[in-house]
Order: sequence, then C-alpha cells, then structure tokens
Amino acid sequence: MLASVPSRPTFKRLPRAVREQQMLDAAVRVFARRGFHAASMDEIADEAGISKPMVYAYLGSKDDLFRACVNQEGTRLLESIVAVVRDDLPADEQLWRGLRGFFGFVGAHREGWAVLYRQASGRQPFAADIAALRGRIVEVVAGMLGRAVLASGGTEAREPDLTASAYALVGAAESVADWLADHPEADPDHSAARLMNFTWLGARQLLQGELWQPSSA
Amino acid sequence: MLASVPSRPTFKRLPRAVREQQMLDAAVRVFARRGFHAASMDEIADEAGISKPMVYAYLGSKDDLFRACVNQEGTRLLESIVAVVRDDLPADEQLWRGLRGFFGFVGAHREGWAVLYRQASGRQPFAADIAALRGRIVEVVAGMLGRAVLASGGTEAREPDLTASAYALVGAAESVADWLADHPEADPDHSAARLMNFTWLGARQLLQGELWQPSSA
Amino acid sequence: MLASVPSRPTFKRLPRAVREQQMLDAAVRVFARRGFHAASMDEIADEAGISKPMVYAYLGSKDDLFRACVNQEGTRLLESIVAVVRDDLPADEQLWRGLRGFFGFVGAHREGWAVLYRQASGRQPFAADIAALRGRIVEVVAGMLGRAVLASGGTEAREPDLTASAYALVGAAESVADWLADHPEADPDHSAARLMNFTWLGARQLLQGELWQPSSA
Amino acid sequence: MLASVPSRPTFKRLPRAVREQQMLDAAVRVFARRGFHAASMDEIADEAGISKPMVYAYLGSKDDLFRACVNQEGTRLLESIVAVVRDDLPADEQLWRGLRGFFGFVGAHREGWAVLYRQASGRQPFAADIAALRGRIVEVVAGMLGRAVLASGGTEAREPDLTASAYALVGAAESVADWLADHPEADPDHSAARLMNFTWLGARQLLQGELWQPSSA
DNA sequence: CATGAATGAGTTTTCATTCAT
DNA sequence: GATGAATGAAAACTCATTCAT
Repeated sequence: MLASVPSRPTFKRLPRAVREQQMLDAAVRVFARRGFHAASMDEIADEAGISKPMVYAYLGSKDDLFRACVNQEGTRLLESIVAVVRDDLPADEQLWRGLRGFFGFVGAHREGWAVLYRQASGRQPFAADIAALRGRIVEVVAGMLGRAVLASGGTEAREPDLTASAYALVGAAESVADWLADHPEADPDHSAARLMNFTWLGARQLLQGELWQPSSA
Repeated sequence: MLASVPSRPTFKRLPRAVREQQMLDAAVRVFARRGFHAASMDEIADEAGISKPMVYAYLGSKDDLFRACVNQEGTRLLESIVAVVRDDLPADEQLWRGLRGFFGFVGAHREGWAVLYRQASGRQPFAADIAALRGRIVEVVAGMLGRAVLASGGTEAREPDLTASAYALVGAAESVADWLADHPEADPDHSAARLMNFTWLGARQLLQGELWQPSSA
Repeated sequence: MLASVPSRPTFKRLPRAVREQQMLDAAVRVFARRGFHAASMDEIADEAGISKPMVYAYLGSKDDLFRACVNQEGTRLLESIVAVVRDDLPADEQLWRGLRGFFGFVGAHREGWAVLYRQASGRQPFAADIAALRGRIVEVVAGMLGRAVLASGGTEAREPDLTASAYALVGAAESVADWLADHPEADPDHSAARLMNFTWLGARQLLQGELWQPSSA
Repeated sequence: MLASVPSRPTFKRLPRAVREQQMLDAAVRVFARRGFHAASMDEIADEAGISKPMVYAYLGSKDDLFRACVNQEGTRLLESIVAVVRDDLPADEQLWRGLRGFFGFVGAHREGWAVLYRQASGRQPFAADIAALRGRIVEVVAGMLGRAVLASGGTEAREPDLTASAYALVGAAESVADWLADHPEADPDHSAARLMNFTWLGARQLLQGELWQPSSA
C-alpha cells in the first residue's frame, strides 16, 4: 500500500464512452450556468478537460450536443418519476410518489432542470423535444388522476378534462420546481406535499361534481 | 413658390417619446421571438423601422433595452390584473377577476409574457430585474389568495404557503395558456373557470385545515 | 496648383458602390492568387483595405462573393468578344475579331481568367454559372461558324455539327488561353492567329465535305 | 484441431504494396470529387477503408499524397496514348490512334483526368508537378503532330507552333469529352472522328503553308 | 434628429497531423 | 502493422457598438 505510483488523475486516452459521459456532464453544467446561447463550446470543452475537436468528434454540433443533454436529463427525470410509482398502490399514493420523484429530481439535479426547463422550453429547435417529454409526463399524470377519481368514487371523467387538469398540474409543478431550483434551502418534500394537497383536494372536489360558478357574466 | 420648404412627407422626426415607444414595442417583439441572446440589435432596429444608432441614443445598450422591456411589460401585466380587481367585491370574485385579467393579458400579450417569464434564464446580468418582477406578480396573487381564504372563513395562512400556492397557480395558468394556444377550438373562459375551480376548491379545503397525509414515510 | 492639401489617400467612409467595387476587385485578385478554398476572407478584406464585416455586409457569404466575381468577370469576357464583332463584316473577319477579343481579355485580365476557368469550372456550386457562360459563348461561336460556312459556299451545316465544332473550338481556345495566362511574354494576337488558322482552314475543309477516314475499324 | 490458427478472414494485414495502391486509388477518387483543398484526409482514409495514420505512414503528408496521385495518373495517361501508337504506322493513323487512346483514357478515367487537368489551380506547392506532367503530354501530342506534318509532305514546323497546336488539341479534346459526358446518346467515336478531321485537315493545310490572313489591322 | 459606414472581438466548426496503445 | 484518441491552428461568419456626416 505504501510507495505506490503517485496516482496522477488518469488524464489522457480514455475510452470513448467515458469521455462522452464527461462531456455530456460538463455540457449540462455549462448550459445550465450560462444558457444555451451564452454557453461557448470552448467553455464546455474546458469544463470537460478536453479539447474542442473531441467534443465535435463525439457529440457533433452545438445543437446536437444540447439535444443530447436534453434527452439525457429528460430520461433521468422521467425515470425519477416512473421508478417510484407502483401500479398496485392506491391512487393518491401513486400521485404523491410521482410528485416526490419529480421534486426530488429537481432538487438533486438543479442543472438538469435548468437545461430542460429554462433553456429548452422556449427555443425553437428544441421546443419539440421538450414538448414531447412534457407530453409523456402529462400522459402519466392524466392516467394517475383518472384512476384517482375512480378510486375516490367519482364518475368516470372525460379524457379532455383529465388532460387539461394534468396540464395545469404539470405547469404548477414546473413553476414550483423552478422556484425550488433557486432556493436551495427549501425542502423538496415540503413543496411536494403542498402541491399534493392543493391538487388532491381540489381535484377531488372538482371531479366529484362540486363547481364554483362565477356570479356574473 | 419656388424654393419653398421641400415638403417631404413628415414621416420621420417624430418626438422622442413616440420613437422610444416604437422601439420598446419592437424590442419586446424581437426578444419574445428570439430570446435575449439570439435577438440582434439589427433586427430590433429593423422591426422598429429606425436605424441602430437611434436605438443606442435613446435606450442605451442591449442590456438597458431589455431591462426597459421587462419593466414596461411587467407594469402592463400588473395593471391588467389590478385594473379588474376591486377590493369591495367578495374574495372569490376577486380571484376570479384576477385570473381572468391574468389570462387576458397572457392571451393578448404573449410577447410580453414571453419576455417576462420565458427569459428567466439564470445568470444574466438582469436576472435580478426579472426575478423582482415575477416576485411582485406572485405577491399580488398570493395576496388575493390570502384574502380569499380569510373571507371564506379560513384561518390566516402562513405566508410561505401562500407564496408557494401563488407560484403553483401562475405556473398552472401559464401551462394552460400554452395548451390553449395550441387548441384554438377551446374556450378560454372554460379553461379559466376550470382553473378557478381547481384553485378555489383546492385552496379552500387546504387552507381550512383539511390535509392530505402520506400514509407512509 | 501649389500648396494643395496633401492628399492622403481618401481612406474611410467611401460610398457603398465604390467600396463594393474595391472589394470585388480585391476578391478577384485573391481568388486568382490562392484558389477558392485557400483564399481567406481575411486576406480578401486586407487586400481591399477594409474589415471583414464590411465584406459580409455588402457582398454576403464567401460563395456569394465568388459568384459575384464570376459574374463580373464573365460579363467582362463576353463584352470583350461582343464589343469587337460586327454583324456586317465577312464571316471570317467576325471569327477573327472574336478570337482576338477573347485572347485579348485573357491576356489583359489574367486574374479574371483564373477565377473563371481555373477556380469555377470544376467546383460544384459554381460550375453551373460557368456552364451557362460557356453555353452563351458557344452559341455565339456556333452562329459565327454557321455563317462562315454559308459564306464560303458550303451547304448549310446541321446544327449539332456546328455546336460540336463550337465546343471543340471553345475548348481549344480555353486551353490555349490557359497556357497564355501562364506565359506573360507570349503575344495574345499571335495565339489568336494560330488558332484562327487552325480553325478556319480545318473547318472549311471539313464542312465543305472533305473527310478524313480511318483506314481500319 | 483445437487451438489452430484462428482463421479470421484475412481482410487486414495486406502487404504494403497492395495497401498503398488502395490508398492511391481512393485518393484519386476523392481529389477528383472534391478538389485538392476540399478533400479531407479523413474522407480519403474512409474511402480506402483504412485508418488515417496508415495513410500518413505509407504516403506521407497531404501534399505528398497528391503528388503521388498526379504521378500515377499522369503515367497511366501517357501509357494509354503511347501503348496504341506504333511508329511504323502512317502519320495520320498514329494521330488517330493517339486521339482515340487519349479519348479512351479520359472517358474511362475521368477521375484521373480531373486530378491531372482540373486541379491546375495556380500556385499550390505542387503546381510545378502538374505543369511538368501536362507539359509531357503536350510534348507527346506535339511530336505526333510534327511527324504527321512531315509525313504528309509539309515543311518542318517550328516547335512553338506545334506546342500551341497541341495545347489547342488537348483543350478541344477535353471540351468535347465534357460535352460527351453530358450527352450519353452521342457516339464517342463519332466525336473522335470529328475532332480528327478538324485537326488533321486544319493542321495539314496550315502547316503546308496555306495561311489565313487578317484583312485589316 | 438621423444614418450609412465601419470594426474588434468572439462564435462555431473543420482539418492536417501525431501519440500511445 | 494498425488504430482510436487527441489537438493546435485557422477559417467562415456574426454582433454589439461607435463615428463622421
């Protein structure tokens, strides 16, 4: 154990898979820190400890690279949710676990979230990727809501209503998550619980037929 | 008659205030269309039908210009909400009107909304401005929520809870607005009502003390 | 006349037309000197005594710029030929003048010739422009050949034969011109005369019906 | 039988000469397709089905490689002509065979021809190589022309005249070849015959002393 | 008041070339 | 013998910003 070779960090000639992952991680950090446009390939290469041509050789153009980041983080996010939801649990429990998974991801991967939400949502070429991701999440959430309504004795809800409610819920979650990402001292589980209550009680009332009516036109 | 003032159409030489407004409006459009970084001063000048040096002379650097846009649109948004809310109305009516005001602004000024909300891209030098403005909006919404709760007989809610709920509400509203924009056949008031219900019923239950509790962990 | 202002070369703020011409001329020189790919926009800007962004502002991309060069020099070449050919002259005289115009241009505008022939002929995006230019020249030459044949008592030649002969003649001329461009000491008129003889006598014999026949398959 | 030589298909580990030839052929194709500057060593290595370092190990730098291509194709072209010309044939027959050999090479090795001829792009470091090679070709053609003239009873022609005629002939041939490539329905031998006639009759007349004289200037 | 002309600095991207295995 | 990994250098193109008129 003693007098071993002074282990310099294994600098050069790593296998492709390793380097690619290093680059992706560096890219996520830099995109989150600067935003897509302000991020420079130079800075990303620096952050990855590699030269720029390697980034291009392995991951392609800046757009390709960003898309790869979005896909990676998107997949991680989805997995964070899906991993904890189990079909054999009661509906409310499913929703609760999904929310915790979501907020847990945001709390633990601020950078990934910034890439997905603050960078990609608005930008033309990537908006589609994000929309697709959000669509998949909405689908999952709508399914959970539907089962939840049935379970709590409601009549079967029309699908458009469920989808719209899911959009609202996902939007609310995104917004809260965004706030969470800027407040590291906040507790993700607390946010999850608050939103769960909001959602669960409101949705239950609403979908069970109680309605608020505007008193005037 | 000869040598009289050559009456070129008085297109140009507008008073400063008018020109500044033209520029700001053009800038809002371009920033919304492209995002801050991708927007070029050239395109903004073009959109305003004026030459670039004028933009610099009147509104200063690109950063200054963006800040001016944020302030203008933020003020407009706040006014859209405040203008329709009247303190002497019942709390739920206030919330309903506020929501419609908000929805109305987002629907009618998507560009302004994009500038205010979508540009929350992290560490730009004016991120503080945006954060402050979003803070003020959330504050207003939180205030409405709080009064609504009190009015409907709830106990006074803690402020962080209200703020978080306001974030959720704003996020839900934006998400629904996005969905609306993609579904022109849908009725905005229907969406507004659905969100109102969601909010009102959920908030009422929640803040009146009923709580959903996780059954485990 | 005396004590005039020491006329520093009028450096800056030239009107657009002048600057554009300066740039085009510089570009022709650099493209001729280095070839399309090896020519850098930096060097072109330097040669024009202007900064790179001006080149892009006025003439567009490197491709655009090159195309502009090709068009300018192509037009000049065509004009060099057309300007000296007069329809009321005998056919052989027309051909002779056309050849002299062609070789005269090449002798006087080596750079333009290099741009047209050595750079543009092979390169995919510009080959079409050159093909069109060559087509127009061939057309003119075929017309001259046709009238020449008629004038010297031949039967009317079939058009494909004329076109093919014109292609051969133009190709021959291009090749000789290319040689000429590399031998500044050579006399363009001498080359013109030699090719004229070659063409005129050969074409006359050929088109009057005399044929060389291979003795074996 | 166990532990015998693991018979991987003997694809790789070819002897050096074979590999070198593969590389040269690939390089010729790529240089012809893209031109010298636009051709990348990557594409050449790919086309040869080998890795880049091998190209460098066997054939040296890009310049070296191009020079090798020029030499190979030049030799092949010369051989195509020389192989079919036999000194004991009549002069016109020699010229005819030479022409057909030339045409045959250009038709069958357009890539080689492009490398040799179209890349005459001025001042590259190996312009000298190309010029030398073209010079040798022209020399051969000029020789044939000269012998043809003598054989048909003309006075000995001056060498510059022959050289210039050879340039014209080569240029005419290339131009016709280009035209042929665009008109697949045309008969190559027909074109060859037409050019032979053009050349033969014109040259005979010209070099036997008949001259066209400009009537003016 | 208003603008065409001009540029320094920085961005993405590519390429010939070389090591270490 | 053969190659995947790696890079320095340079090229095309853009942009915020400023004079001189």
